Amino acid sequence: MATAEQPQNAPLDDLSKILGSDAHALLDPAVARAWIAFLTAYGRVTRALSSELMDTSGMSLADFDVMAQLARAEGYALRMTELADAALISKSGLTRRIDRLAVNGWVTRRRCTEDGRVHWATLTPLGVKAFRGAAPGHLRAVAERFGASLPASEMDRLTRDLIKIAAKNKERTRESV
Amino acid sequence: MATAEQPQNAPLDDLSKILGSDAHALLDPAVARAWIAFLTAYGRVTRALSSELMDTSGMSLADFDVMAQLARAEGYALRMTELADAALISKSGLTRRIDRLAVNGWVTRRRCTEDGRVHWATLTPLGVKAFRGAAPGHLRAVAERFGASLPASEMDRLTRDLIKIAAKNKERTRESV
DNA sequence: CGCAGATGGTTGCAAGTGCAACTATTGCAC
DNA sequence: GTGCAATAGTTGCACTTGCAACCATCTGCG
Repeated sequence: MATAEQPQNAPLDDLSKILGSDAHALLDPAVARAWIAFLTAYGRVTRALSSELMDTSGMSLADFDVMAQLARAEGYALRMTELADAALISKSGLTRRIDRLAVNGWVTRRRCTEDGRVHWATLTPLGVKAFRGAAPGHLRAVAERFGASLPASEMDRLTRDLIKIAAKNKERTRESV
Repeated sequence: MATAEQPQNAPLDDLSKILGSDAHALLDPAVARAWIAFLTAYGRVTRALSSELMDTSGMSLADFDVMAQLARAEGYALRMTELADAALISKSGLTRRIDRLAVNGWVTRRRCTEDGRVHWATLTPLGVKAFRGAAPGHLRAVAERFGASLPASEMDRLTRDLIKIAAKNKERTRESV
């Protein structure tokens, strides 16, 4: 249910044709429009940022994300699970991503001496350098593609709204059964 | 660069440690917060919706998206390229997604008689039925996970903002070189 | 101790993905 | 009509992904 464009005719009206008039009862048309706009904005912005970042730094958006999490962490290090949560990817996804980053020499994996189950992913000096190289261009691109569309006042409101949405969906996977 | 939570301490302040004070010049902290909230909200909501939809209807979010596009189209049919654009996936991705939907008997592919290059993807009666079965639960879930966080007035504003962001990133892949 | 149960990570697997190269078809210039 | 560029879709490929099953380690209870 993607695609929002200028005309922005109510997407649920179209679905009424197939779902009957219950459609509006199931999902408020205003919410449907917002949802579609949300998916569209996400898809377009991330697609653009992702290919720019890859071209300029040979780093995927997910790589940048992970490295940014490490960059802001104490000692540039985080446990695998913490990092996976922070970067919103699965544990297995992170294992393999760290493998790849390690091949580049950007990250190392160290077993924790106090708890042998724990592994710390750490940004190497080379990784710090790579991140420093990639960040300016990427941050500027975020500013241009995401930030430049709205005035500052609007941006804070957007942030608040998005945080509310995120909070509502926190950690609730498999809460029943 | 994901993860937004209640405390919401400026993510760029953390990055200043590694990037120096230029960080704020590259990306306004307010924009950085919004961006992180955006990624987080998207990740959480789609992850939750996706697994709910798969559990209840055996359909991925992307399947639903594609079928919804067909459901609202004239004659439940769309050309492959139109459909790929509408659903924000690549042409090759769509080819294979339609393959899978066709195996389920939900969609058929018909060659266009007027222009032999064109193929129409069409929802079958079975596909209509499957969509009718899946939609109520999914729309309700969107209402709950995405819609219920904000009052109606806020929702319209959010839509406008997201459309602006989407518009700014329209179709601009490879505009230079 | 010693062994269940919890916790942290990794691996096997079966998808899904986009890009670039390819095939099929059309439309237009001549 | 022939030939070439443009368009629509598909396929080869190399890579990501998440889930579930797995291994390793720790913790606590008897």
